[in-house]
Amino acid sequence: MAVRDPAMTDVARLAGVSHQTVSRVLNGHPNVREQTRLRVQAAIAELGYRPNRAARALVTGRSQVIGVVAQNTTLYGPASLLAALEQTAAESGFAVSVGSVRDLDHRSISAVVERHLAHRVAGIVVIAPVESAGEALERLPQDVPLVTVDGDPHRPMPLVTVDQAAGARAATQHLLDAGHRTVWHVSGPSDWFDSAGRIEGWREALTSAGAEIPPLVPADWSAAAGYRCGQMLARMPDVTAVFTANDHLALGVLRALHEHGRRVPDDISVVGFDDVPEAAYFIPPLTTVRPDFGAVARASLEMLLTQIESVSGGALRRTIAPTLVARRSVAPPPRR
Amino acid sequence: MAVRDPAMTDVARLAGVSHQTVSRVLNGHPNVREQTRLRVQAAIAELGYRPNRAARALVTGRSQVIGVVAQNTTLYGPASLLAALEQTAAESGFAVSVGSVRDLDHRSISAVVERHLAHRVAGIVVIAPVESAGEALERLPQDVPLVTVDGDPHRPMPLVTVDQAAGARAATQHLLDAGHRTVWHVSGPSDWFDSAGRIEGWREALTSAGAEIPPLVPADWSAAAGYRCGQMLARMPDVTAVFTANDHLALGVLRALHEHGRRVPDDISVVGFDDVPEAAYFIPPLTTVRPDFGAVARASLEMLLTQIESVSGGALRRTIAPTLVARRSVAPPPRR
DNA sequence: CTGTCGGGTGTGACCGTTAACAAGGCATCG
DNA sequence: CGATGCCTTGTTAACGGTCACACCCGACAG
Repeated sequence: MAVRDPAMTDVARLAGVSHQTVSRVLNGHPNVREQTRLRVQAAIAELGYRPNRAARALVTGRSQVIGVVAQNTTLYGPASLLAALEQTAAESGFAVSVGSVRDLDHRSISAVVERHLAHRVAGIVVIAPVESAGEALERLPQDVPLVTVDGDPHRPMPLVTVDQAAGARAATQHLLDAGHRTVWHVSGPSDWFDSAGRIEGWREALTSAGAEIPPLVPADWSAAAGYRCGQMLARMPDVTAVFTANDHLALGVLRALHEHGRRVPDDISVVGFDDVPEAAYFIPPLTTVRPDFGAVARASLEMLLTQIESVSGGALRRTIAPTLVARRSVAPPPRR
Repeated sequence: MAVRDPAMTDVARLAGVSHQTVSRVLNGHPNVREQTRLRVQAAIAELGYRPNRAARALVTGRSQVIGVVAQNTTLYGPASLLAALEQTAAESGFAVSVGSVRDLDHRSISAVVERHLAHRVAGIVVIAPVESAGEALERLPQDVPLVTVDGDPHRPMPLVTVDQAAGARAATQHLLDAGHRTVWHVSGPSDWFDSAGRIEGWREALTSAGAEIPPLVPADWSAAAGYRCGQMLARMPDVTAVFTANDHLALGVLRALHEHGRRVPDDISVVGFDDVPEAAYFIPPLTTVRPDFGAVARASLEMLLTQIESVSGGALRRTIAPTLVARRSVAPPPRR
């Protein structure tokens, strides 16, 4: 019952040519007579022929698929990146195969990479924001095109990254400009490069302004953690400005401050990072830093494609600058 | 320079057996002597051999890949679903290839499906929450295993869906139980089945309680729309309870109410849908309805796998019941 | 002792495509 | 007018697996 779907030879027979000619038409080869091309295309349409990518992949050695390694694609950042990556890849005729990984340790990562390699993917994008990922990548086979996103800046791998430090500097500076004497920072998990970069930028801005550097408030990426830290900060009367490592942390902080009767921005100013779509509707609307995920995706794919096309795999690097989005959660500090 | 990576025959030669025996070892075939198996495994390890899935896909006619068709995987719901799907698929040895689609119209959908078909995916999961998607799917080739998620309940296709109506009923009933005379509903986009189901459940709960049915407040899924609707609702003194079609709408509503000085839950109660991780940190913490995305993913994959294994593709259906998560955004209505 | 059975292994064809090469036709050129 | 070349097309051999089948060999029954 289940008839084998048509192959090139079927098309060839119907069009009265050889299968090779069909292949040529399909791949846009120049030297095919217009008339033949039309006959072949008609036959393709009539049979509903669909080229078998698996066969193509077998003979060429690479499939038109890009493998992505990511962790927790539920978070806004990774999810946006993934979506943008998929869009961009599709435009270049590539499919995207995701491999999520629970932990970003060596074993999990190489397992997923192995899976991608078994599929003979054309290239791999690793969204690997933590230390342990970097180690895993160094031991990988060298012959597959690979780009890391938000990875370790100190490793010699092709890397596309959001300029976390610049974003953090902008956020911190924005608060200082508003008149705050210093800025507290609620940071992301310590093993993420994103966190490290944001901490660095925050420190830099403070240092170059000659401001005192308050102790770091460590957290993870969750609103829950933000809430806990917020409760602490709310009790400290000299805190007037807080920069959180992402918007969800900010949300938690906002609520804790609210519960303690400390008004934002009148008593305390808050700045986040990520510009999640809802940030404009927090209470109050959150001033934050927006990374351009589309640009990151485009840069990654571009780097990957040049690696795929030419064998010369130089250690490139691209940095995408984020922009500050000013909203209503920042104001001058209260008068003493 | 770039040496061809090892194939089965290389392993066979090293182990002193035939390529067929290697194949048997790889596929866990029973009739292989223990000693031979070990020799083969040693050879595999020594060469760093990695089976070529493309070749396998070619000869078997199907690759161990599941294609997903989705729109806007940036939204929390789809993103969670996608992640869960990927996890579950990986456990069964399947990879997941995403095909995002900007619009869920016929052309876009079939383009993506075509792409998946060209890769000879083992099955397709369509996250197709809107009307136009359903039409597109009916004209698709019948011979590929396919499951729709949150699709049209009236179409005879294998479908896994969150019981939107039940969730909405629970939310509405929860508000009525608190003492509200009626409940307003801010709905999602009209062409989404999710919206329709939630509207239906809301109406049902109201009807069976003998409550008056206020006019529907139509919106989309964004906090921005919620804010606009909230501004309107805030001006209507007789509104005491609002059920929004998702949490982001609720966030927008919350802020609008806050700005108009209407306290939640003292003056107005609000219930959302989705239970995004941040919902517990809204001001106030949001009572909402939590769909179990993991369960949806598991059910979808299960259905898909049974279709893949046996050709008998009956029109199955699975419905996942969501649960109400009570938090602090609901209280009895203010005394007159 | 011979026939049968089944565990263990090898042989060859085949899946659908691309790459390399060959070959025919026709025009251009010396 | 034959050599040369390009344009167009066909032929054949890979690619790296799986499948169907054949084969060998020892155990065991008749």
